[in-house]
Parts: sequence; C-alpha cells; structure tokens
Amino acid sequence: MILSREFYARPTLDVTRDLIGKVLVHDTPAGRTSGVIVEAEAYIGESDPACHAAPGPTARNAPLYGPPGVAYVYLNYGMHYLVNAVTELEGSPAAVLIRALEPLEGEPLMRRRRARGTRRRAASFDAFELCRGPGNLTRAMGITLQRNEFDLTTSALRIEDRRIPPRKVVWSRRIGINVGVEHEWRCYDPESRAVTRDRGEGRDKGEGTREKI
DNA sequence: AGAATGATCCTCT
DNA sequence: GAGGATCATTCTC
Repeated sequence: MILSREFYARPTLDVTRDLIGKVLVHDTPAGRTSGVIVEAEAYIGESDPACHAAPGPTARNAPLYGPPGVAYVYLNYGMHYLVNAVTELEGSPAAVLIRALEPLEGEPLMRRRRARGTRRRAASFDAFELCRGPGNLTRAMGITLQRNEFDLTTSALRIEDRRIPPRKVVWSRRIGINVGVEHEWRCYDPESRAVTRDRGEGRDKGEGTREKI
C-alpha cells in the first residue's frame, strides 16, 4: 500500500518516526530497487538553521514550500544526490531526509550502480553497505535531480507500507551539520546494520556502546 | 580516536 | 566565487 498524502501532512517528527520500517521504491528502465527505511532526519521550517528553508524561499528549496508527499532531491557537495520527503501543509517548509535503507529488491542492480565508476567489484559490497548513508542510497537506487518534485504517492519513486514488523527506534542529534545541532531529530533503528556509523561527537553517556570489532 | 583530504557542481550572494 | 544535510581513505597525535 502506497503511503497517502495525509501520512505526510502531519508534524514532521511524527512522519520521521513513522517512516522507519516503510519501504522506499524506485522503478527505472534498468529495473526496480527498494529498501526498508532504517534511518531518517527531520528538517523543520525557516527557524531550523540546518533546514534548506532557513534563508527563506529560493528556486532550489521551492519544493519544501509545496504540498506534502513530494520528493525534494538536491545535489550535495557537488557529487551526492540526497532525497527527502516533503511534510506538513503547503506553505510550511519541512521535510524528512532518508539516510539509510536495508535492501529489499534489486540488490544486484544496486551493486552494479555502486560499483560503476569505481575500482571496486560489484560483488565486494556487503548488502548492508549498499544503502548506508544518504548519498550512497541515492546512488544505489539511481535517484538523481531528475526525480526532484516527483509525487511520492503516485510515481515511479514512492514509499509503501508493506507491513514490515515494527522496528525499535531511537533519537539522536543529526549528522553532518554545524548548526541546529541541539535538536535530536535523527531517528533510526539501533539494531540495523545499515545505519550510518556514528562519527563525530564523543559519547558522554554512561551507555558505553563503544563497539569493538 | 580524531583531523584532513579529495572527488566535483549546483545554488545563491 | 564561495560554500555545502557526503563518503572513504589517509594522515597525525
């Protein structure tokens, strides 16, 4: 079942949490790829300095101001496409960045896309490595700027509820930003091997989850 | 363990 | 013309 527009027309943090366990699907001439969302981040409004809407409306961030349930895709660092799902009502700029997936369909195609242009062989990729990180998952799924503003409720790029058993979720600070770091708006399944490894801030908690190999 | 680096290009001032 | 919601690898301490 494809997620409805109403699903996205809610507070962004609710949508972020509820997207964990849903399935991102992309159909292309090369075939279908899909994966279970296990990590996502919320970017909320012009008052969130890390949100692309922070400077006010521009040509690039226009989709954020549009209706919910639409894809916002943009190029980051000159080489990575990042995909977001626009949330909340039209005129209220907010979105959820999809950060990691567990591959479901089209894993061989994902391997080929990830290996393309590199020295690595397609077979050398670990399954959980294919869609770990927002730039990696768009590469594996063949998502480019061309998909910007696509309707996630009807198009070849969509998010479905496939009744995957509920995932455990935890919240943390967002990754890869220097402003708005105080918000714990990153939501992920701590037991998924596809989740981005936590670099950056040292852990000050007594929760010594320092992993050894 | 943490910092630096390079690939690479669209968007806004 | 500067600066990114990155990633993997290579450095330095």
